[in-house]
Amino acid sequence: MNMQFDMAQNAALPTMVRPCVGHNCERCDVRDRAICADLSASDRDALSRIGRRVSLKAGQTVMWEGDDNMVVANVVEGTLKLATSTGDGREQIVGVVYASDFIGRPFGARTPHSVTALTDARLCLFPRGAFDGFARDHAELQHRLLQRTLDDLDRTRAWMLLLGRKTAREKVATFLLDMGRRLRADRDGVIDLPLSRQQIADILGITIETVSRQMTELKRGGTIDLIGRRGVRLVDMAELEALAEAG
Amino acid sequence: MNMQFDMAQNAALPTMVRPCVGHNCERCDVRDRAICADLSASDRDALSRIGRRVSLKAGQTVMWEGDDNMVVANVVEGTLKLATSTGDGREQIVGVVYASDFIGRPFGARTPHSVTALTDARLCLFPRGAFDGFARDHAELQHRLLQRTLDDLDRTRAWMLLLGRKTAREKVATFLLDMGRRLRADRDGVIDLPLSRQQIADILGITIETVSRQMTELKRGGTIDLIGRRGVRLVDMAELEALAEAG
DNA sequence: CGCTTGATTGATGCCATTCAACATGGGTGG
DNA sequence: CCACCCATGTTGAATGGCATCAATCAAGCG
Repeated sequence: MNMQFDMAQNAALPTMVRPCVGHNCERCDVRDRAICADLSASDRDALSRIGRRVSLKAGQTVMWEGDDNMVVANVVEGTLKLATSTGDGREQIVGVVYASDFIGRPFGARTPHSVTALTDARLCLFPRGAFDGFARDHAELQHRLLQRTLDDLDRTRAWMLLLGRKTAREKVATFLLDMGRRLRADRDGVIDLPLSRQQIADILGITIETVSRQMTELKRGGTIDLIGRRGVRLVDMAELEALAEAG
Repeated sequence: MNMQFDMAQNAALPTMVRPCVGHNCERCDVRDRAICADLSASDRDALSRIGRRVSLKAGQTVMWEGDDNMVVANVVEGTLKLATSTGDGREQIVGVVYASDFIGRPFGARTPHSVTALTDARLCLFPRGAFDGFARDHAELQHRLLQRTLDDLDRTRAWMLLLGRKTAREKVATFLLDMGRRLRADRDGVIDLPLSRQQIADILGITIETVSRQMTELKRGGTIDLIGRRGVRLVDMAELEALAEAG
């Protein structure tokens, strides 16, 4: 087993991240979908003043497993992974977050997983204490946070079925279907995967070689088509759905 | 793969459960730990009037995966499992809940997993709509629910590491350690497992035979001792902890 | 062009599943 | 109380899926 691809930049946050200038909530891309969506304009401004905007390079880690839990954040742009690992270094990705998602652990002392940028990303970062205080005074925010956490829990539990019971074939098919739903194909029906083979392997709990083998077998069977490193065309969706349930 | 041990009683809830009589929140065992703990006496009474107390026999299923989400509940007594399954019948346990835990999906349309009693159990059951309405008006309740859901999410994500990356040996060792923490041993240091081999296998995502084999090997190595079907003595905790991390 | 990085393919071995037989032990009725 | 039974657990042998190790291929890039 192995982890890879992100052991690179791991300096402390405040010095690494680049604060963005001239932020304005009114023009924020995720304004309608993030947890702050239901706040009044004045409350949103107050929250905004608590936090700050930061940029991340792909590969940078923002929070560490087991660290004191100092910050929480909204994802404004980009994709990040949440991961835990065993003492001897095996890593398991426990979640992937996208623009408008919320990361970090409010009302808790420790961060139970690391957070690493898969692509370049922008965050709206809040110190934990200040955020917790603000949240306690704003029921709408807590309600939104609760909804989001409940959804996360549902998704995470659904993923456990995949990790615990599905075969490598089923895992890869499920992953491809998920990507097909989440990402838009171009006019040729080709999807550009935002993840490397290694990252896919980590998410599915298998090795990079197995991912590769399953992909080429799906191609051989005419179920999918592979275009370069990151391109996939889902040719036979029905077949793919069948394989996702019972390989 | 297989599921078993609970395909028995599966009639609809209202007719199966036995309402308990003479309930009184003041004398409730889980009053201080359940989500209602922070409510005022009058608010708790109001919530209590929304719900009703029911008893369950071991093996009974209260909620069904994919069903319309009609009820939520507090666990007053007993142990229950949450499970999802693939189209072809393979089941994965996605959570185990104990007294004072909350079950069901507030603010959502569908129940994403089934809920089945592992032991005889008592619940404090609320209709979904009424509970949601009450929760919206009581920020303390929502805060408590948020805390609990965040904790659940952390625990679930930690479990993903086990399912995705750990070997059978590590899984069984981790399970035994968990039980050692959760349950009290008698004066001989013997723990009485509340789960059958089949249930353990389902939780760990392995087969019953593998559980059995790993257990006997741990016994052969002197790490644990097996007493009858359900009894275990954790002899060498340090060794067990080492095996849990890297088999 | 060599060098690097990511992906594919092949060979081999191990671990967990599968299928099957056997043991145990709690419960029931004679 | 014993014989019997059925559910549960254990053990054995064979299969197969996935990991591991390692070589090869394909793209970028200085």
